[in-house]
Amino acid sequence: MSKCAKKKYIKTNLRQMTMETVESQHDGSVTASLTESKSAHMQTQTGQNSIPALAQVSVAGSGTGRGSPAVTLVQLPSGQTVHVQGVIQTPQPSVIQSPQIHTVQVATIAETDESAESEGVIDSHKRREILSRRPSYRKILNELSSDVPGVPKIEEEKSEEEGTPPNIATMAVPTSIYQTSTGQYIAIAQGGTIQISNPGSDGVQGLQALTMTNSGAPPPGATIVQYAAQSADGTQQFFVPGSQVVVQDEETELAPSHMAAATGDMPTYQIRAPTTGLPQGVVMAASPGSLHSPQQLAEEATRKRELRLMKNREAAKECRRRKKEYVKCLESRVAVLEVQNKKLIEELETLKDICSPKTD
DNA sequence: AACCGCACCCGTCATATAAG
DNA sequence: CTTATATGACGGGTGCGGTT
Repeated sequence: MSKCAKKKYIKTNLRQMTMETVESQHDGSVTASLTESKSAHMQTQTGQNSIPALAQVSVAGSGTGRGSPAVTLVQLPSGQTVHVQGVIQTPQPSVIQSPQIHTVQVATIAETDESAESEGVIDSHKRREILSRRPSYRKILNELSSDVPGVPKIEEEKSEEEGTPPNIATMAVPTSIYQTSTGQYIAIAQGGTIQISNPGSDGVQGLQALTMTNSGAPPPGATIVQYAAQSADGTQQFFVPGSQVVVQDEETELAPSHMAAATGDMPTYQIRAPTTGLPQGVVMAASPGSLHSPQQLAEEATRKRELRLMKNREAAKECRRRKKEYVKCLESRVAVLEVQNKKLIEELETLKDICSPKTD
Protein backbone atom coordinates (compact mmCIF):
# COMPACT_ATOMS: atom_id res chain seq x y z
CA MET A 1 0.00 0.00 0.00
CA SER A 2 1.45 3.29 -1.01
CA LYS A 3 1.84 6.11 1.42
CA CYS A 4 -0.98 8.00 -0.10
CA ALA A 5 -3.17 4.98 -0.16
CA LYS A 6 -2.36 4.30 3.45
CA LYS A 7 -3.23 7.83 4.32
CA LYS A 8 -6.47 7.49 2.49
CA TYR A 9 -7.18 4.24 4.22
CA ILE A 10 -6.69 5.77 7.60
CA LYS A 11 -8.59 8.84 6.71
CA THR A 12 -11.48 6.91 5.31
CA ASN A 13 -11.66 4.64 8.29
CA LEU A 14 -11.54 7.55 10.65
CA ARG A 15 -14.37 9.20 8.86
CA GLN A 16 -16.33 6.04 8.78
CA MET A 17 -15.77 5.58 12.46
CA THR A 18 -16.87 9.02 13.38
CA MET A 19 -19.89 8.72 11.21
CA GLU A 20 -20.80 5.44 12.81
CA THR A 21 -20.52 7.02 16.18
CA VAL A 22 -22.82 9.68 14.98
CA GLU A 23 -25.19 7.06 13.79
CA SER A 24 -25.07 5.30 17.08
CA GLN A 25 -26.38 8.29 18.86
CA HIS A 26 -29.53 8.02 16.86
CA ASP A 27 -30.67 5.06 18.79
CA GLY A 28 -30.74 7.33 21.76
CA SER A 29 -29.21 4.92 24.20
CA VAL A 30 -25.60 5.31 23.44
CA THR A 31 -23.16 8.09 23.72
CA ALA A 32 -23.11 10.70 21.11
CA SER A 33 -19.81 11.37 19.53
CA LEU A 34 -19.61 13.59 16.60
CA THR A 35 -17.12 15.25 14.38
CA GLU A 36 -16.36 14.52 10.85
CA SER A 37 -12.67 14.92 10.87
CA LYS A 38 -11.72 17.48 13.42
CA SER A 39 -11.30 14.61 15.85
CA ALA A 40 -12.43 16.65 18.78
CA HIS A 41 -14.69 13.91 19.94
CA MET A 42 -17.17 15.23 22.35
CA GLN A 43 -18.82 12.51 24.27
CA THR A 44 -22.16 12.99 25.82
CA GLN A 45 -25.13 11.07 26.90
CA THR A 46 -28.22 11.69 24.97
CA GLY A 47 -31.41 12.42 26.74
CA GLN A 48 -34.66 10.60 26.23
CA ASN A 49 -36.65 13.75 26.29
CA SER A 50 -38.95 12.82 23.50
CA ILE A 51 -40.53 10.03 25.49
CA PRO A 52 -42.80 11.19 28.26
CA ALA A 53 -42.69 7.84 30.04
CA LEU A 54 -38.97 8.16 30.33
CA ALA A 55 -38.85 11.77 31.18
CA GLN A 56 -37.16 11.04 34.45
CA VAL A 57 -34.38 8.63 33.96
CA SER A 58 -30.79 8.61 34.82
CA VAL A 59 -28.45 7.50 32.18
CA ALA A 60 -25.11 6.29 33.24
CA GLY A 61 -22.22 4.22 32.11
CA SER A 62 -22.02 3.76 28.43
CA GLY A 63 -19.66 1.86 26.29
CA THR A 64 -18.83 3.36 23.00
CA GLY A 65 -16.06 1.21 21.81
CA ARG A 66 -16.06 0.03 18.28
CA GLY A 67 -16.94 -3.56 18.69
CA SER A 68 -18.55 -3.43 22.06
CA PRO A 69 -22.21 -2.66 22.15
CA ALA A 70 -23.11 0.34 24.18
CA VAL A 71 -24.84 -0.52 27.40
CA THR A 72 -26.62 2.18 29.25
CA LEU A 73 -27.99 2.01 32.72
CA VAL A 74 -31.41 3.54 32.82
CA GLN A 75 -33.16 4.13 36.06
CA LEU A 76 -36.91 4.34 35.80
CA PRO A 77 -38.99 6.66 37.90
CA SER A 78 -40.22 3.65 39.87
CA GLY A 79 -36.70 2.95 40.94
CA GLN A 80 -36.28 0.04 38.59
CA THR A 81 -33.01 -0.14 36.80
CA VAL A 82 -32.70 -1.48 33.29
CA HIS A 83 -29.81 -2.06 31.04
CA VAL A 84 -30.37 -0.63 27.65
CA GLN A 85 -28.16 -1.91 24.94
CA GLY A 86 -27.32 0.07 21.91
CA VAL A 87 -29.15 -1.07 18.87
CA ILE A 88 -26.38 -0.54 16.44
CA GLN A 89 -23.61 -2.94 17.05
CA THR A 90 -20.43 -3.26 15.18
CA PRO A 91 -19.49 -4.76 12.83
CA GLN A 92 -22.89 -4.05 11.50
CA PRO A 93 -22.75 -2.20 8.22
CA SER A 94 -23.06 1.50 8.43
CA VAL A 95 -26.64 2.36 9.03
CA ILE A 96 -28.54 5.36 10.09
CA GLN A 97 -31.52 5.03 12.25
CA SER A 98 -34.36 7.40 12.38
CA PRO A 99 -35.49 8.83 15.69
CA GLN A 100 -38.88 7.23 15.28
CA ILE A 101 -37.48 3.74 15.42
CA HIS A 102 -35.46 4.67 18.42
CA THR A 103 -38.51 5.85 20.25
CA VAL A 104 -40.28 2.56 19.80
CA GLN A 105 -37.28 0.62 20.89
CA VAL A 106 -36.68 2.47 24.10
CA ALA A 107 -40.31 2.36 25.06
CA THR A 108 -40.35 -1.38 24.58
CA ILE A 109 -37.26 -1.95 26.60
CA ALA A 110 -38.56 0.16 29.39
CA GLU A 111 -41.47 -2.13 30.02
CA THR A 112 -39.75 -4.89 31.92
CA ASP A 113 -36.30 -6.08 32.50
CA GLU A 114 -36.22 -9.58 31.08
CA SER A 115 -38.82 -9.29 28.40
CA ALA A 116 -37.10 -6.20 27.28
CA GLU A 117 -33.86 -8.02 26.77
CA SER A 118 -35.42 -10.84 24.80
CA GLU A 119 -37.51 -8.52 22.76
CA GLY A 120 -34.54 -6.38 22.26
CA VAL A 121 -32.79 -9.24 20.54
CA ILE A 122 -35.71 -9.85 18.25
CA ASP A 123 -36.09 -6.20 17.62
CA SER A 124 -32.48 -5.83 16.78
CA HIS A 125 -32.89 -8.39 14.02
CA LYS A 126 -35.89 -6.60 12.67
CA ARG A 127 -34.13 -3.34 12.94
CA ARG A 128 -31.17 -4.64 11.11
CA GLU A 129 -33.39 -5.69 8.28
CA ILE A 130 -34.97 -2.30 8.25
CA LEU A 131 -31.71 -0.53 8.57
CA SER A 132 -30.06 -2.45 5.82
CA ARG A 133 -31.88 -0.12 3.53
CA ARG A 134 -30.03 3.03 4.09
CA PRO A 135 -32.11 6.12 3.45
CA SER A 136 -30.75 9.09 1.72
CA TYR A 137 -29.31 12.03 3.54
CA ARG A 138 -32.18 14.11 2.36
CA LYS A 139 -34.69 11.86 4.05
CA ILE A 140 -32.64 11.57 7.18
CA LEU A 141 -32.14 15.25 7.45
CA ASN A 142 -35.75 15.97 6.80
CA GLU A 143 -36.67 13.57 9.55
CA LEU A 144 -34.26 15.26 11.86
CA SER A 145 -35.49 18.64 10.80
CA SER A 146 -39.01 17.72 11.70
CA ASP A 147 -37.77 16.86 15.16
CA VAL A 148 -35.62 19.87 15.69
CA PRO A 149 -37.28 23.14 14.86
CA GLY A 150 -35.03 25.63 13.25
CA VAL A 151 -33.09 23.10 11.31
CA PRO A 152 -33.55 23.73 7.64
CA LYS A 153 -34.84 20.96 5.51
CA ILE A 154 -33.18 19.89 2.34
CA GLU A 155 -35.55 20.81 -0.39
CA GLU A 156 -36.00 18.91 -3.57
CA GLU A 157 -35.29 22.05 -5.45
CA LYS A 158 -32.27 24.19 -4.95
CA SER A 159 -32.75 27.01 -2.55
CA GLU A 160 -32.70 30.48 -3.93
CA GLU A 161 -30.04 31.60 -1.55
CA GLU A 162 -27.53 30.01 -3.84
CA GLY A 163 -28.17 32.77 -6.27
CA THR A 164 -29.57 30.50 -8.92
CA PRO A 165 -26.36 30.06 -10.82
CA PRO A 166 -26.65 29.04 -14.43
CA ASN A 167 -26.24 25.42 -13.62
CA ILE A 168 -26.98 22.85 -16.23
CA ALA A 169 -28.59 20.64 -13.65
CA THR A 170 -31.10 23.27 -12.68
CA MET A 171 -31.66 25.31 -15.75
CA ALA A 172 -34.68 25.04 -17.92
CA VAL A 173 -34.50 21.75 -19.68
CA PRO A 174 -32.25 22.27 -22.66
CA THR A 175 -33.01 20.83 -25.99
CA SER A 176 -29.66 19.13 -26.21
CA ILE A 177 -26.50 18.68 -24.22
CA TYR A 178 -23.27 17.85 -25.97
CA GLN A 179 -19.86 16.97 -24.79
CA THR A 180 -16.89 18.10 -26.75
CA SER A 181 -13.72 16.17 -27.29
CA THR A 182 -12.00 18.32 -24.72
CA GLY A 183 -14.60 17.78 -22.09
CA GLN A 184 -16.57 20.94 -22.49
CA TYR A 185 -20.31 20.70 -22.37
CA ILE A 186 -22.56 22.53 -24.72
CA ALA A 187 -26.20 22.85 -23.95
CA ILE A 188 -28.57 24.28 -26.48
CA ALA A 189 -31.75 25.59 -24.97
CA GLN A 190 -35.07 26.00 -26.67
CA GLY A 191 -34.58 29.69 -27.02
CA GLY A 192 -31.42 29.24 -29.00
CA THR A 193 -29.11 29.84 -26.08
CA ILE A 194 -25.88 27.92 -26.17
CA GLN A 195 -24.34 27.20 -22.82
CA ILE A 196 -20.79 26.03 -22.61
CA SER A 197 -19.52 24.42 -19.45
CA ASN A 198 -15.85 23.92 -18.87
CA PRO A 199 -14.74 20.83 -17.01
CA GLY A 200 -12.21 21.26 -14.30
CA SER A 201 -13.80 24.42 -13.18
CA ASP A 202 -16.81 24.31 -11.00
CA GLY A 203 -19.68 23.49 -13.25
CA VAL A 204 -21.27 26.71 -12.27
CA GLN A 205 -18.41 29.01 -12.84
CA GLY A 206 -17.40 27.34 -16.01
CA LEU A 207 -20.68 27.87 -17.65
CA GLN A 208 -20.84 30.31 -20.47
CA ALA A 209 -23.87 31.33 -22.37
CA LEU A 210 -24.31 32.38 -25.92
CA THR A 211 -27.51 33.66 -27.36
CA MET A 212 -28.00 33.14 -31.03
CA THR A 213 -30.01 35.98 -32.41
CA ASN A 214 -29.81 35.10 -36.02
CA SER A 215 -29.63 31.37 -36.01
CA GLY A 216 -32.87 31.00 -37.86
CA ALA A 217 -34.59 28.75 -35.34
CA PRO A 218 -33.60 25.25 -36.29
CA PRO A 219 -36.31 22.66 -36.03
CA PRO A 220 -36.52 20.96 -32.66
CA GLY A 221 -34.64 17.73 -32.37
CA ALA A 222 -32.46 18.48 -35.32
CA THR A 223 -29.77 20.50 -33.63
CA ILE A 224 -26.27 19.61 -34.63
CA VAL A 225 -23.28 21.07 -32.93
CA GLN A 226 -19.81 20.46 -34.17
CA TYR A 227 -16.94 21.38 -32.00
CA ALA A 228 -13.30 21.80 -32.75
CA ALA A 229 -10.92 21.52 -29.85
CA GLN A 230 -8.63 24.19 -31.14
CA SER A 231 -8.11 25.49 -34.56
CA ALA A 232 -4.77 26.51 -35.90
CA ASP A 233 -5.11 30.05 -34.63
CA GLY A 234 -5.70 28.92 -31.08
CA THR A 235 -9.39 29.57 -31.00
CA GLN A 236 -12.18 27.20 -30.22
CA GLN A 237 -14.87 26.62 -32.75
CA PHE A 238 -18.44 25.43 -32.48
CA PHE A 239 -20.27 24.61 -35.64
CA VAL A 240 -23.93 25.44 -35.29
CA PRO A 241 -26.89 25.06 -37.60
CA GLY A 242 -27.03 27.31 -40.57
CA SER A 243 -23.53 26.53 -41.76
CA GLN A 244 -22.08 28.93 -39.27
CA VAL A 245 -19.19 28.61 -36.89
CA VAL A 246 -19.01 29.97 -33.37
CA VAL A 247 -15.42 30.81 -32.70
CA GLN A 248 -14.06 31.48 -29.26
CA ASP A 249 -11.77 34.45 -29.30
CA GLU A 250 -8.40 34.10 -27.76
CA GLU A 251 -8.56 36.82 -25.17
CA THR A 252 -10.52 39.99 -24.89
CA GLU A 253 -11.55 40.46 -28.43
CA LEU A 254 -14.96 42.03 -28.54
CA ALA A 255 -17.77 39.97 -29.82
CA PRO A 256 -19.60 41.23 -32.85
CA SER A 257 -22.88 42.94 -32.42
CA HIS A 258 -24.86 40.11 -33.94
CA MET A 259 -24.34 37.90 -30.99
CA ALA A 260 -24.66 38.47 -27.31
CA ALA A 261 -21.28 38.91 -25.72
CA ALA A 262 -20.42 36.82 -22.75
CA THR A 263 -20.17 38.80 -19.57
CA GLY A 264 -17.36 39.23 -17.11
CA ASP A 265 -14.34 37.05 -17.66
CA MET A 266 -16.16 34.80 -20.00
CA PRO A 267 -14.58 34.26 -23.34
CA THR A 268 -16.20 35.92 -26.27
CA TYR A 269 -17.40 34.16 -29.36
CA GLN A 270 -17.90 35.10 -32.94
CA ILE A 271 -20.01 33.60 -35.63
CA ARG A 272 -17.94 33.06 -38.71
CA ALA A 273 -18.32 31.31 -41.95
CA PRO A 274 -17.03 27.78 -41.67
CA THR A 275 -13.60 26.97 -42.87
CA THR A 276 -13.02 24.22 -45.33
CA GLY A 277 -14.25 20.91 -44.00
CA LEU A 278 -14.26 19.76 -40.45
CA PRO A 279 -11.17 20.42 -38.42
CA GLN A 280 -9.45 17.57 -36.72
CA GLY A 281 -10.78 16.68 -33.33
CA VAL A 282 -14.29 17.59 -34.22
CA VAL A 283 -16.94 15.78 -32.31
CA MET A 284 -20.21 15.68 -34.09
CA ALA A 285 -23.22 14.97 -32.01
CA ALA A 286 -26.59 14.35 -33.50
CA SER A 287 -29.96 13.80 -32.02
CA PRO A 288 -30.85 10.18 -31.36
CA GLY A 289 -32.43 8.36 -34.19
CA SER A 290 -30.17 9.74 -36.83
CA LEU A 291 -27.29 7.34 -36.28
CA HIS A 292 -26.04 5.28 -39.14
CA SER A 293 -22.46 4.15 -39.07
CA PRO A 294 -20.74 2.18 -36.32
CA GLN A 295 -18.58 5.20 -35.81
CA GLN A 296 -21.60 7.27 -35.03
CA LEU A 297 -22.83 4.60 -32.70
CA ALA A 298 -19.52 4.66 -30.91
CA GLU A 299 -19.68 8.41 -30.70
CA GLU A 300 -23.16 8.19 -29.35
CA ALA A 301 -21.99 5.74 -26.74
CA THR A 302 -19.17 8.07 -25.83
CA ARG A 303 -21.53 10.96 -25.62
CA LYS A 304 -23.85 9.02 -23.40
CA ARG A 305 -20.98 8.08 -21.17
CA GLU A 306 -19.80 11.65 -20.92
CA LEU A 307 -23.31 12.73 -20.12
CA ARG A 308 -23.55 10.09 -17.46
CA LEU A 309 -20.24 11.16 -15.98
CA MET A 310 -21.34 14.76 -15.98
CA LYS A 311 -24.56 13.89 -14.23
CA ASN A 312 -22.75 11.77 -11.72
CA ARG A 313 -20.27 14.53 -11.13
CA GLU A 314 -23.07 16.91 -10.33
CA ALA A 315 -24.77 14.28 -8.24
CA ALA A 316 -21.61 13.72 -6.25
CA LYS A 317 -21.30 17.41 -5.58
CA GLU A 318 -24.86 17.60 -4.47
CA CYS A 319 -24.47 14.52 -2.36
CA ARG A 320 -21.46 15.97 -0.58
CA ARG A 321 -23.28 19.16 0.03
CA ARG A 322 -26.18 17.26 1.54
CA LYS A 323 -23.85 15.21 3.64
CA LYS A 324 -22.25 18.32 5.03
CA GLU A 325 -25.62 19.72 5.82
CA TYR A 326 -26.58 16.47 7.45
CA VAL A 327 -23.51 16.47 9.66
CA LYS A 328 -24.16 20.05 10.64
CA CYS A 329 -27.68 19.12 11.51
CA LEU A 330 -26.47 16.26 13.66
CA GLU A 331 -24.01 18.51 15.38
CA SER A 332 -26.69 20.96 16.29
CA ARG A 333 -28.90 18.13 17.39
CA VAL A 334 -26.19 16.79 19.63
CA ALA A 335 -25.74 20.21 21.15
CA VAL A 336 -29.43 20.50 21.86
CA LEU A 337 -29.64 17.02 23.32
CA GLU A 338 -26.61 17.68 25.47
CA VAL A 339 -28.28 20.65 27.04
CA GLN A 340 -31.53 18.80 27.51
CA ASN A 341 -29.78 15.85 29.01
CA LYS A 342 -27.92 18.02 31.42
CA LYS A 343 -31.13 19.63 32.50
CA LEU A 344 -32.81 16.28 33.00
CA ILE A 345 -29.97 14.99 35.07
CA GLU A 346 -30.04 18.06 37.24
CA GLU A 347 -33.76 17.73 37.60
CA LEU A 348 -33.41 14.10 38.55
CA GLU A 349 -30.86 14.90 41.19
CA THR A 350 -33.14 17.52 42.63
CA LEU A 351 -36.07 15.13 42.73
CA LYS A 352 -33.91 12.47 44.30
CA ASP A 353 -32.97 14.82 47.06
CA ILE A 354 -36.55 15.73 47.65
CA CYS A 355 -38.20 12.32 47.35
CA SER A 356 -35.70 10.02 48.98
CA PRO A 357 -35.10 10.97 52.58
CA LYS A 358 -32.17 9.28 54.23
CA THR A 359 -33.03 5.89 55.74
CA ASP A 360 -30.21 5.71 58.25
C1' DA B 1 13.28 25.93 1.16
C1' DA B 2 12.03 21.24 1.50
C1' DC B 3 9.36 17.99 3.64
C1' DC B 4 5.46 16.13 6.09
C1' DG B 5 0.94 15.53 7.97
C1' DC B 6 -3.51 16.98 7.78
C1' DA B 7 -7.85 18.61 6.07
C1' DC B 8 -10.51 19.33 2.34
C1' DC B 9 -12.15 18.94 -2.32
C1' DC B 10 -12.98 16.62 -6.67
C1' DG B 11 -13.91 13.01 -10.29
C1' DT B 12 -14.80 8.38 -11.07
C1' DC B 13 -16.40 3.75 -10.26
C1' DA B 14 -19.33 0.36 -8.17
C1' DT B 15 -23.34 -0.47 -6.12
C1' DA B 16 -27.34 0.42 -3.24
C1' DT B 17 -31.65 2.60 -3.58
C1' DA B 18 -35.53 4.96 -5.70
C1' DA B 19 -38.56 5.63 -9.43
C1' DG B 20 -41.19 4.25 -13.33
C1' DC C 1 -37.49 -5.56 -14.33
C1' DT C 2 -35.07 -1.52 -16.13
C1' DT C 3 -33.39 2.92 -15.62
C1' DA C 4 -32.07 6.89 -12.98
C1' DT C 5 -30.24 8.70 -8.93
C1' DA C 6 -27.66 8.71 -4.50
C1' DT C 7 -23.84 7.49 -2.02
C1' DG C 8 -19.60 4.92 -0.25
C1' DA C 9 -15.00 4.13 -1.52
C1' DC C 10 -10.92 5.24 -3.74
C1' DG C 11 -7.18 7.81 -5.77
C1' DG C 12 -5.41 12.16 -6.78
C1' DG C 13 -4.75 17.18 -6.18
C1' DT C 14 -4.25 21.49 -3.41
C1' DG C 15 -3.47 24.53 0.47
C1' DC C 16 -1.90 25.32 5.08
C1' DG C 17 0.74 25.05 9.14
C1' DG C 18 4.45 22.89 11.60
C1' DT C 19 9.07 20.89 11.57
C1' DT C 20 13.73 20.21 10.08
